[in-house]
Amino acid sequence: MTAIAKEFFHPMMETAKNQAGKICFDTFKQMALLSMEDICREIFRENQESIKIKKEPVAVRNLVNIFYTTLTLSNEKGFHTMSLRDLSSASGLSMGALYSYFSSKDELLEMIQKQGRRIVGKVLFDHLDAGASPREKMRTLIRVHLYLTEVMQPWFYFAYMETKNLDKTQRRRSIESELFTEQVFHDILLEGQRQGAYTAIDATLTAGAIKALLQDWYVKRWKYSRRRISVEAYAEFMISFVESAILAETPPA
Amino acid sequence: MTAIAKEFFHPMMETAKNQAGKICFDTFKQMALLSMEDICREIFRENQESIKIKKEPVAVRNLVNIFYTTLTLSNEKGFHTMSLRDLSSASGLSMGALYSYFSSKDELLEMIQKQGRRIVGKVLFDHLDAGASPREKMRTLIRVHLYLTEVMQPWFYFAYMETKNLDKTQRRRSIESELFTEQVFHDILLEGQRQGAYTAIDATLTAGAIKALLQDWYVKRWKYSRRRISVEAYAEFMISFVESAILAETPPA
DNA sequence: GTCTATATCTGGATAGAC
DNA sequence: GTCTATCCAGATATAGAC
Repeated sequence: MTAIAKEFFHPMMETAKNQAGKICFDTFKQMALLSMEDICREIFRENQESIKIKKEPVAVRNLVNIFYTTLTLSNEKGFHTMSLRDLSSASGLSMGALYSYFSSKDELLEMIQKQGRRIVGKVLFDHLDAGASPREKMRTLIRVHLYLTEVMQPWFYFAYMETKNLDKTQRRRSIESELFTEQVFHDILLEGQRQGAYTAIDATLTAGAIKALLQDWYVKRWKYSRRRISVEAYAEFMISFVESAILAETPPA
Repeated sequence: MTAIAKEFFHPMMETAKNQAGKICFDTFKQMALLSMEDICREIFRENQESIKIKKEPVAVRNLVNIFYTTLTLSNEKGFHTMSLRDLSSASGLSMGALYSYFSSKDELLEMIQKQGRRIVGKVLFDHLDAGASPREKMRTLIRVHLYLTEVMQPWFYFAYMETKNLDKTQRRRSIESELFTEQVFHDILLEGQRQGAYTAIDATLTAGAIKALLQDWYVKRWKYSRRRISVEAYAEFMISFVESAILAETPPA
């Protein structure tokens, strides 16, 4: 597992397109940098009643430490295998201190999962451009999704691998969130078919395939790192791979 | 998680093609049925020195029970979360009895992983037809891989999700095994390109994409079950999806 | 707010009766 | 071959000093 970048996207950012309307990774990254600190400040404010520490600067600093360390240790060996003693010694915080930030190990898990889902929802939503053509929408969404999962890779990997450890309610949310993303692609495919830009290929199966290819990027990150494939190279490959399957032979006027 | 079929493929089977050279799921399944009992008999004979029980019929019966229960419980909640007490009460065997079949929880994990890898290797190898065209090879391999993972879904899902819990050596084996499958597809792609059947698309990325689509079938089995998509329908979709990206416009004479 | 010390529990593993 | 009883390491969680 690679070291975890402490900076992440700002969920409220504007879209970052160049002249050709194509989002580039660096621009995307720079335009809307959201430090892990900002994410943790949000988490703090939301959970202020359950968190015992009241001073924001202190709390935020420690939350950054806690989440950062949790993601690192868990993505190495699994959340369940990581004991709170591990977390304590790796973070430098005592057991007692940890318990001022969450009331149980399960709550810690939930906090991370919840925040992850929220950011995805926001970022994807912010980049939906109702006016664009289906083909543009599809390309943008693939890029945005890949870039987002690239910068927040540890979060996504964690969410993916630890779904099983959630309780029923949280688990359902996680599944809903997954199906929602797929639905967005599904709808774009249908719209493209209505307009004659796409062939009559099965939209459900195709949306599933797109999702699978997107997930491969963050689930098998080690493989792509080892092969020195950049996220932008993968994005371009994915777009051409998908489009060759769905683009109509003769594009409409 | 669906109930686990107790019957699996025989790894030494002949290929099961119809007139058109196309492997159909039912034929594949019937031709070479390997009951879970047979797999467990193999495991028993291989581990006879470490297994304390000496009577084959007893041992095999209990091993079936143990593996079946382990896969069911683990795929629900994770191997680590499943305590041996859970396994004991769900299987009806006492703690002491369990420990006559393996010497530690980790050994149980290894036994399952190892057997899984062996069967895959055998089945894929048996279906490699050196004489066939790249296009035929690709189609056959996609179908065989999907059919195999369909019948042994719990095994594959388990292997996929529990890789993190393996020790270094076993983990490396698991990764090697994954990369090997990808390599097979990679080589077929290169061969097809040399013969002019395939376009000059990036073979490494394409092989990775094929692997991702194959894995989606058994990792997201719940999704496809819910949508009532058969393995054959998925196979045909996948083949056409992949081929549209790699087939040369004008196939060679 | 943070630490140390400790209570309490859980789960892997084993010994020895049957 | 299987079971019960038990041991003990290690984990979560808390209490109370500082």
